[in-house]
Parts: sequence; C-alpha cells; structure tokens
Amino acid sequence: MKKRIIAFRSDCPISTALDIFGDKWSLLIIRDIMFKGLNTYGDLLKGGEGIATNILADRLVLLECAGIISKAKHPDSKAKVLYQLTPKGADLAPILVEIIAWSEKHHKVHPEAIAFANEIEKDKAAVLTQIYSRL
Amino acid sequence: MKKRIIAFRSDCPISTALDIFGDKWSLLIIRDIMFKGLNTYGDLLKGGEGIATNILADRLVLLECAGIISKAKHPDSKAKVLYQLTPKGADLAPILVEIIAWSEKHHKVHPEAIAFANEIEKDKAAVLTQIYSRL
DNA sequence: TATTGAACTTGCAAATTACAAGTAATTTTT
DNA sequence: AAAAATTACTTGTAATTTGCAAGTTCAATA
Repeated sequence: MKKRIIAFRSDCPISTALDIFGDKWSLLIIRDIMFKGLNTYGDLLKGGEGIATNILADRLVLLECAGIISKAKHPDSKAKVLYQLTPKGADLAPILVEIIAWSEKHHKVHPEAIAFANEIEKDKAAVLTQIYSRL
Repeated sequence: MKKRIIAFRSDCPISTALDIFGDKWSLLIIRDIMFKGLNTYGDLLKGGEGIATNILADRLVLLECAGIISKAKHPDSKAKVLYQLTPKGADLAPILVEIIAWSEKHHKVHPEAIAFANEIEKDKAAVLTQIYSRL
C-alpha cells in the first residue's frame, strides 16, 4: 500500500471530510462501488462519467490511505484487484443518500434516481439498512 | 448577477451535486453562512481555513448561479453585501449534518463538533428543525 | 509461444488554484 | 471638506492539479 499524506486544513469536521473526498471524483468512485457494484479498476474506469486513468489511480490510493476503501484478491483472477468499501467507507452511505435526495428535489436527474429518492423519502432508515446489508 | 455555465457530466444525482459543490471550498462557504452566521465577503474571507480572495469571489458567483445563495442589500451599509442561503441552499443542511456525523465518528475534530454530533445522534430531526428555523 | 486483458505509470499540455498586489465605491475619521 | 480606512472585489503570475495519449508490467488465454 502506497502512503500519501492528507493535509488537513483545520479540525472542523466538514473541512476534514472535504480534505478527504472534497473533489469532483472521489464520491463518484464510492458511488460506483456502493451502488453499482463496480469493484475492479477497469470497471471503475468505464464506470460512468469518464474519469481519466491517472486520476482514478490517484484517487484509489488516496481513498485507501484514508481508510475508505481496501484492496483485496479478486476471486476470479490474479490479474484483477478487488476494490471494496471498508466500514468507514460504508458509513458514507447516509451522506450519499442525502445528496441524492437533494439533487432529486432541485435538479432533473435520471428516472431511477427519482424512484430511489422516493424510497428514501418514505423510509430513510430502511433504505440505509438495505444498503448496509449489501456491503 | 454574473452568469456562469455549470457543465453537468451526467444526469446522476450525485454527479450533478458534485458538479455544483464538489470542491474543497464551496461547502465551507455554505457552512460559514449556515452555522457561523457569516454573511459578508470580508467575514467569509476571514472565515476559517484561509480561502483565497479570488477563489471566494469565484465560488460566490457559482453558488449564486446554482441558486444556492443570493445577494441582498446589507442593512448596515451600502458598501456591504449580504450573502444568504436560498431555500435550495438551506436544503443542504441534511448533507452537512451527515458529513459532521461521519467526521466525528471517524476523525479527531474539535470539541464543539463532538457535542453537535452527539445532538445529531440523539435527535437528527430536532437538530434539522432548529437549523431551518434559523435560516 | 504469442496475443490479449488488467492495472497501472509516464509525459506533457491545459486548466485550476494560490498568493500578492491593485482598484473602485462607500464610510469613517480628522 | 479632505484624508484615511473599509468593503468587495479584480488582475497578474507562479505553482499545482487535471486531462489526454501513450507506454509498461504481469497474468491469462489461444
């Protein structure tokens, strides 16, 4: 595991969080692992919005250093690496859920997201329980 | 009001949200307005983590374009501008609350934040009601 | 054994950020 | 009333980060 120093600007919890995942890509990687079940480098690369290969590599190292994801042996092949969320990473679920709810309320998003947002509104705890059970 | 085009990478709700506030500073500005009651350019500049003046100006324009904050006349002086959250901006509160809870659980943060995180854990709805009532 | 696939790395141009200084319109002080 | 200080920015430039294309290494398949 590569080591990377994360510089924290202050001891404010919001600032601390943003020092870890406050950029345009990190939470999308976490989304892909958490909701789309993507867990190899190649899948994450093709994942969605077209992340550059060097940026993906950089963020994976960073997220691993932050204890949000971990690398494991892939059951199918030695050439593959399995990326998965740690408990700390799984604990980001409530944040993502609130982001989804906010976006759905204030922006046009895709139909599936609307359905998911409705589920959240009905019973947020149940949605979170379901997410955690999958991880 | 200046116009700025925000490029959306996809219609995913998380991606959409990150296209608006997915950077190291935007949510800190929102935090300062929401929780610290800072509402002038100068106050936000001295706000906390040392944002650069051009970046602050840039983000304020962006957040206004996104409908998250609005500019108003300051009651004290014509030289001042009052920045405040719109309802859309206030709706970011649950996201910030979850971020605070996550950081407090997984990182060392300042004592006040711990107290706030405990309040959140006890009764999240009450905390949110209180935040909304202040806005 | 040769080709493909997976997970990266490297090099460089383009964009963004940070720092320092400057400007214009008030407001306060003298 | 004139001078000094505030307030909200803008501008210039260096440093950092990002994005794109190509290359490398090891493993798996033909």
